[in-house]
Amino acid sequence: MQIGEAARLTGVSAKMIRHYESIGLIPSADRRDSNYRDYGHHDIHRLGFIRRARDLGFSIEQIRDLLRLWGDTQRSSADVKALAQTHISDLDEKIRLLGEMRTTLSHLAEACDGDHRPDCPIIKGLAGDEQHDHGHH
Amino acid sequence: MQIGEAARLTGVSAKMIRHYESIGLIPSADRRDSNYRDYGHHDIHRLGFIRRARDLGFSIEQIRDLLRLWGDTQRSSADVKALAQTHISDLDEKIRLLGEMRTTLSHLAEACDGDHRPDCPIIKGLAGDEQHDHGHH
DNA sequence: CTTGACCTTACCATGATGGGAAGGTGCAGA
DNA sequence: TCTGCACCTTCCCATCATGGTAAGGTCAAG
Repeated sequence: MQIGEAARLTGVSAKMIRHYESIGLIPSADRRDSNYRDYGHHDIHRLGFIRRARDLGFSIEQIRDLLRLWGDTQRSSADVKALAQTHISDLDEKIRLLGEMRTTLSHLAEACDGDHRPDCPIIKGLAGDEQHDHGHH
Repeated sequence: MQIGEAARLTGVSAKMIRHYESIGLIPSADRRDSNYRDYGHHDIHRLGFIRRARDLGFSIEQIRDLLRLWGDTQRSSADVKALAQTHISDLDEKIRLLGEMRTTLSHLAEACDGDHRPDCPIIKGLAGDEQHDHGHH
């Protein structure tokens, strides 16, 4: 089948299929006389694997490792699990950082009246104004 | 002061200070006879604002808007709050997506023994294997 | 033979940041 | 004065995953 159908079947754009080929994530596709790339069910399977890994947030290099592990009948499941757990930790860290941002920002937003007046704790917070209402000095 | 000290004081790298100038996020810095950029406390304040906004995950274009709102004494706090809440929603969506990835991946990882044997539900999940143990067919 | 849908390669863009090269400036010490 | 070192300048390239567009080739249906 042509690249467009492969893209439709796998959810990986034709653009990205070509890209993955260019970086060696997938082998060079067979070519028809027309020079059009030609894909079979084996390629579709591989592309589906890649898309699912990508949807789980794995990087291209991690996906490269996963593909190698997929094709290695010798490897232990511990090897795969280790890679997965590294990625879970990465996800946790990203979630933590975004959550910190959200917490800080929502505290500022809660303190902001959000009315027609210009006074705004959000802007003050960003400007680095200390606004302890200590009546200090 | 020179760009290096401005970088040290604000936590924005010299590289990024020049970049922010080139995209018009900050005005062109004054120059000394040596052609070195020269920064004062006003610049430092602005860069600090930018760094704090960046630390909260605002995009450059959002920071551009925030800086405009900062300098606009006419604007209502509602304008600022609206921008902040848009960003909070963006953060929530990112957190949600990462959380979904984490959940899916951790379910696969839990099902994986992680021992010396090659059988691995993580790889099977990525490969798109349906593994209902229904004895179906 | 034309039209339209598909394919090809090649180049450029994103966003935020860093790296490095090649060269100028400025100050302190021998 | 010369030297060394720390700092600065501009310019170009890289990241990561993805998309856009241009200029052109292929192929089947009408």
